Amino acid sequence: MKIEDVLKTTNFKDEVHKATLNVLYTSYWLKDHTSSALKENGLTTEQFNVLRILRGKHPESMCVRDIASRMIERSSNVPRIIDRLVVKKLVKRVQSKEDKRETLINITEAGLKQLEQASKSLESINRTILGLTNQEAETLNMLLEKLRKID
Amino acid sequence: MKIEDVLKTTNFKDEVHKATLNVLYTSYWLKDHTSSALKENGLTTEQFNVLRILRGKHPESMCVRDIASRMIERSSNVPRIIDRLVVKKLVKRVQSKEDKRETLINITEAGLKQLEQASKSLESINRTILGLTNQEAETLNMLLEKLRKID
DNA sequence: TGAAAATAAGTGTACATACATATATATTTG
DNA sequence: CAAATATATATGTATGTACACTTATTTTCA
Repeated sequence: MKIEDVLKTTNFKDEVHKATLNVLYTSYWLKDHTSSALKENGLTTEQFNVLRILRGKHPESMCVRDIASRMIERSSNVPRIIDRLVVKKLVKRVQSKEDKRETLINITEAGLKQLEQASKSLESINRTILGLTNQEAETLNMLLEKLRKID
Repeated sequence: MKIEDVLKTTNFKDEVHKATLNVLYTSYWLKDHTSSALKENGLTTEQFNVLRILRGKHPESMCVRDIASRMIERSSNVPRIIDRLVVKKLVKRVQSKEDKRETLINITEAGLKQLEQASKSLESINRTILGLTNQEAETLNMLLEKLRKID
């Protein structure tokens, strides 16, 4: 569906303006489908992201700042997302001995298991909803990085 | 900046997976810069979006459902965004006479004025931060719409 | 070395989203 | 026409974001 039809307007300043709205809508669209798939696994997209980041270092632990620096949304409030993962026993949180200001977070076995299932749901839905070839995706990546002139 | 550097990882399943993360990050990046510009004008991005939609019909009013159907994030809670705009006297809310279930929203003169200033801030920042030509933006629009295979 | 600055994490509050539910009104239909 | 259904909006609650501030700890350097 064209963005004109999604937003019910043709009132764009130019193609660049249209592209910015298209990026915002596509992001919303992705999150919407993603969260539907993850909900079946009892996770929100942000909880999933934190678990995915932790798996990348497992069995090592990560401090909150390290997790935050790998989040897509940089100002995510990682301590509060971790709060909810701790309640569900998907991660463990302990004070660091080397630097007592830090808390070290570890994904648990239960966390790994739930993440595994969630990842499968996600891959499955992505195969269904995404319509790009790898080569088109390459061009898209290049254009998005060009869009972000200053970073 | 490449998405690999932003997320401090090269652990992508394929280019399509990388592209989805790139879309999510670019959307965050756009919102981040946009909200900085709008903050100077005392508006949030969603409040700005609602005002922009209302200006499109001004001097006609719009009902809540019509506004919602033009929002980028479809499940935005429009009544509550309107609450805040009413408090700031940027919009007026009256019950419809034809259909008493509807509330009709009108942008006020103050709203138009504030929107005008905010739009200028936004155009200015966009000229600074966006690095695409119109032709590149056209390709980007095409690829984003191809990414969204089912809509 | 001891005071000042920097750093890591957590907390309080306003705004927004996601979703279920409530309320009022309008439309449909038996 | 009255009851059932549909529609438009609003509200309650959990989650998340943005940002300012607090607390605990570590590092810096006069």
